[in-house]
Amino acid sequence: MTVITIEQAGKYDGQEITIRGWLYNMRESGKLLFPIFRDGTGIIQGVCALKESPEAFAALKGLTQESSVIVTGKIRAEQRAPGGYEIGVNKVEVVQRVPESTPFPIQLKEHGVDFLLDHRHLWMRTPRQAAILRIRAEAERAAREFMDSQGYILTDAPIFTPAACEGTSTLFEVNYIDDEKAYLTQSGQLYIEATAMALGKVYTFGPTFRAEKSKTRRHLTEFWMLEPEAAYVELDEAMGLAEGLVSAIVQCVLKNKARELETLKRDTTKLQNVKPPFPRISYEDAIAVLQKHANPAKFGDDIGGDEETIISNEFDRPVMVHRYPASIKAFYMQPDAERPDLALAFDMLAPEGYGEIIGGSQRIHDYDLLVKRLREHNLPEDAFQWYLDLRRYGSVPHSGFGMGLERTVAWICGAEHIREVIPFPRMLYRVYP
RNA sequence: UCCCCGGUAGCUCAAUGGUAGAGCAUUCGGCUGUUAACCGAAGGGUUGCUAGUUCGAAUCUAGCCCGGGGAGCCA
Repeated sequence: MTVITIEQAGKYDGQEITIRGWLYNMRESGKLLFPIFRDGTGIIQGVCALKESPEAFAALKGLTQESSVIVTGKIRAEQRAPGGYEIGVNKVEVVQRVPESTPFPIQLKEHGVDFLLDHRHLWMRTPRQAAILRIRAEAERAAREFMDSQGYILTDAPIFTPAACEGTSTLFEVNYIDDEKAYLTQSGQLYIEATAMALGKVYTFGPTFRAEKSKTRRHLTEFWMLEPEAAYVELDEAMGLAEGLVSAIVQCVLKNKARELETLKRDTTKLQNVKPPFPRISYEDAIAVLQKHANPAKFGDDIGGDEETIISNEFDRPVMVHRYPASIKAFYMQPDAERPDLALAFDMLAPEGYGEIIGGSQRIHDYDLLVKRLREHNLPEDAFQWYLDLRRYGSVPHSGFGMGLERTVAWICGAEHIREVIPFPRMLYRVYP
């Protein structure tokens, strides 16, 4: 018997096949049953009549939600079935029956956030959550494919780090061997600056950790970040890479995950536009835009969530804001030669209010300036000796950025909260399950 | 750390000072084209915790606990 996945059902019209999955729901109508099966690739309606398949009917009758089943039957096009195809069930093997005493907790009705997060391991079985996770996988695949195609070499950065990249207040501290302290990485950037000097163009893609006491729809304490770094690349070129990367991800998801976007009821017309070039505006122009909208922002202010939305609403695709005041940016950012009070930094703001998905900059390559900045920020020079070595031995201008995977995927999916787009979200006050 | 909102049946919610209720889920019965199917019946409650006001508290007050949204900060 041919075993197929539900997403392939349309290719087997008229044929007898087997599906291995779970009972998602069942509608009963006397001597006729309409079980809905899911197998992780989609859902399909079954039909089972007592008169035609008494054994299969008996096996299905009263079967509980999420019981695991192997079903065999003929696929047929059917207007009345959700998805356009249904399976005429004539054989059912119940692999495990969910006991009536402990019914599956996730219903087809609405649930509260707390309940869903406590049951994340089961919540992810629903069509919407499964679609999101499949889109996330496609985004990761497309991102790697794009970086590889541009000649970037994947160099994985460490998770344990000896010191902070940007201050210690938001670090997770862990006991290393023999009571030594270590920290979970906030960013692989400093390390890939080293690998960039070794290999030219590199990137890292992995989990990062921030103990920020942030409770918003845009924050996780553990999230994935793709960070490219390239020698001899300056700010404008880094921005070009960023728009290419985001465009490639969006276009791949549109092309390869159309069914999942449909499941999410995502309005894809706004994603179609996401192609280079993206608009680029300076920080000072961004402040002017805000003031035009009667926002009290002035030079020197950081751009908050509401401000990001005002700016991104001016455009039909992501916008890049560049050359921020150096005073509000990180110690390692290269000052603009013509305006030393500005840092050669940029952020990419996603449309539709999703905010910052990329932050990047050109890095300081001058040894003396970097030492000066370390001291100004009261950072421990000893811990940064290896980093300063990169400026002692053949230092060159170089740039990079970090793209937050969950924020990017949340935007593409139109998700309300980034906790939906990672299999097991880690948030302030929540590490279960 | 700060501001705002919430906590009642397994789940989602109603009851605003006077007998704790509905839908879904579960159990039992009915139904041959259902679309979160529908119809009938049953079981299911220490109203987050503690104290106070009151003849009487899910409801008012205080403290605490838990959760959600946001600010700051960031991707």
